[in-house]
Amino acid sequence: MLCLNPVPRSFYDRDTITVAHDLLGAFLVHDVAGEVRVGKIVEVEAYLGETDLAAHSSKGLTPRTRILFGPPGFAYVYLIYGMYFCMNVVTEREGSACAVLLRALEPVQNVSERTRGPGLLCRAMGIDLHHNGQDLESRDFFIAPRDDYAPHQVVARPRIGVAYSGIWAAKPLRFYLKGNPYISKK
DNA sequence: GTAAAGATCCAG
DNA sequence: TGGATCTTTACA
Repeated sequence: MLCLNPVPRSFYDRDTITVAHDLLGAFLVHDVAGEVRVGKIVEVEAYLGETDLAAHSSKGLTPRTRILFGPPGFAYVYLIYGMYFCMNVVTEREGSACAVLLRALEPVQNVSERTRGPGLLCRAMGIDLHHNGQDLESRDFFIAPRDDYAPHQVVARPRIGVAYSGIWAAKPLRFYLKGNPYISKK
């Protein structure tokens, strides 16, 4: 039986790239009407605030991005392409508008659908717009720390789907667990 | 108001 | 390679 407790808010209140690394191997936990769904985070992308032209927060503070500009440890969820949701966790101090996008999970418990890609991840975990702005310090929706005794290798690559963002498109801000079969793309 | 593009995914 | 599907943002 897994012992699953939320990481403290101070976990998110750190450099975004550091948080992205530490999220790999951690567990996303969502209690859906008593069914506790658990997935291991195997792929993420870092978005570095207003200066990052690939980040939504580069548009400034809007109704949509207000969660990004808020305090760390909250979920930023949005609808993409009219049919899929993407989930981020807000990092660093309030106002920095940094976040980490969760791109892929390895199913651990009560996860039957595919989790390979940010849209599928949200569908499989039962995450939608009403999770936007939700505090990850809650009992039914949170991230639990990874097993420090399960070492792994991290690969850094350019982010997916951000070719429009100039020099930011090439930066190696996508991280995944080397060799994991649930990575969304090579 | 209107239009265009988007941190996706799948079929053909 | 294009279709599904719709919100957000830019601009007139």
